Amino acid sequence: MFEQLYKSIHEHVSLSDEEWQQCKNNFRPKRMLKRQFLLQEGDTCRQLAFIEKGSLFTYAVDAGGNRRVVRFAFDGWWVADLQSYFTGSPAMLNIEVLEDCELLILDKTNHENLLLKIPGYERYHRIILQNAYLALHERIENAIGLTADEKYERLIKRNPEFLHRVPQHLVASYLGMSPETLSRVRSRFNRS
Amino acid sequence: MFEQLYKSIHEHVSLSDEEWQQCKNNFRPKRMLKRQFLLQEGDTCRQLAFIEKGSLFTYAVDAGGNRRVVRFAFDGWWVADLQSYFTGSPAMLNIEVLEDCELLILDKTNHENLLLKIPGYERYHRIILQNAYLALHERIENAIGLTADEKYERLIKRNPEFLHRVPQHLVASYLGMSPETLSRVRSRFNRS
DNA sequence: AAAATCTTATGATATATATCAATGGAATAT
DNA sequence: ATATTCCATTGATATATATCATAAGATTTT
Repeated sequence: MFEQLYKSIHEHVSLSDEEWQQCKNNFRPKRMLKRQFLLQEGDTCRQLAFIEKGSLFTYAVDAGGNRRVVRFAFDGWWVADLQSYFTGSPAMLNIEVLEDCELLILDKTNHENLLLKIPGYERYHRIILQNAYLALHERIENAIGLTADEKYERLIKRNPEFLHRVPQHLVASYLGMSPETLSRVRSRFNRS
Repeated sequence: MFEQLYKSIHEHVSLSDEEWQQCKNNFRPKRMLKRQFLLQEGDTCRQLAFIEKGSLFTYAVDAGGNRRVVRFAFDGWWVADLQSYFTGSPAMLNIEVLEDCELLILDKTNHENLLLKIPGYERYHRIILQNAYLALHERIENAIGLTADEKYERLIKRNPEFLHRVPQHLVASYLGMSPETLSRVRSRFNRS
């Protein structure tokens, strides 16, 4: 149940057994099924979720009523609407389960306790936030000023798992192109 | 010389006079003129810079040799290539002065000392990183799946100063459109 | 002050991508 | 098992944006 979390933490820092036990106890396991919502627009995000198994996707609904996929999240990743979590304002994003999930839920107060009590945990979390920042940054660079073909090519290099685990029209939305365009890009790509 | 920094820190946290003095001492003032480089592609970013006065812009050079503007930075903002700073790998970005600057340079080791010694400084810096993350996030949402007109409209709402302080072709690059398109968007916009 | 360079604006054309439409195949619900 | 809904593919067409070209203003350099 806590394998992935243990692994994720210990890839970056070392905790003593006691610290790890203390850490663990603050998480609450939760199973969720496809199409359920971890967070809905308008609610406030008061917890972080670590994904032991499964996947989710985050999306906004634009003025025209279209879903715009903001990001995906898989096994071993954290997921939350940090905008809402940090500021306490209502979420503008929805987080929906893509593949049945086993999550570890960490409430905000528990998280803040851990930050104070376990220096290693705090370091771990700072690194996670740094990485999230860097990933977003890379995403910006891959989203602006590239053709549809280039975007696809970069996605294949960087996140090939997206194409296997996520319906194609969601990937298209994530890349900022129509599903038809992504389909054509792919057929062009596979031909050559 | 340290007015903006003092203001920035005390907008978010409180430091005692002593802490503030200690903090200050780790920064080294530096003047830079338009077109000088704070960081060049290939170098490693080993410092953070706080902008007391002036502005800079960060850009990457793509395969076709075109500048792609990644971000701007103005008075009261921090600037660095965090990718390079965090990972220690060579920068893929250039940071160039746009308007003559007064900077406060903070070396990585000094920064890390301050994080350890002054809890308020650490909190301040965590908030800054959170805000940087949120700003990037917003940028993604404004970059993907919007028309040129919509991108412009959002920029006006959110960062009108860009249009007054930055040459238009750099703003165009930042928005991921050609300079001609931005010019046309603007003329359409001003007409109506 | 004049020359040179850079920046913006605007028109004409080309191109990439979106949209609309139809089909067959998958997944899901009955 | 059948019906229903959803999804990916492919073609035809429309549209937004890029590119090319030119000229008028700005800025910077000499």
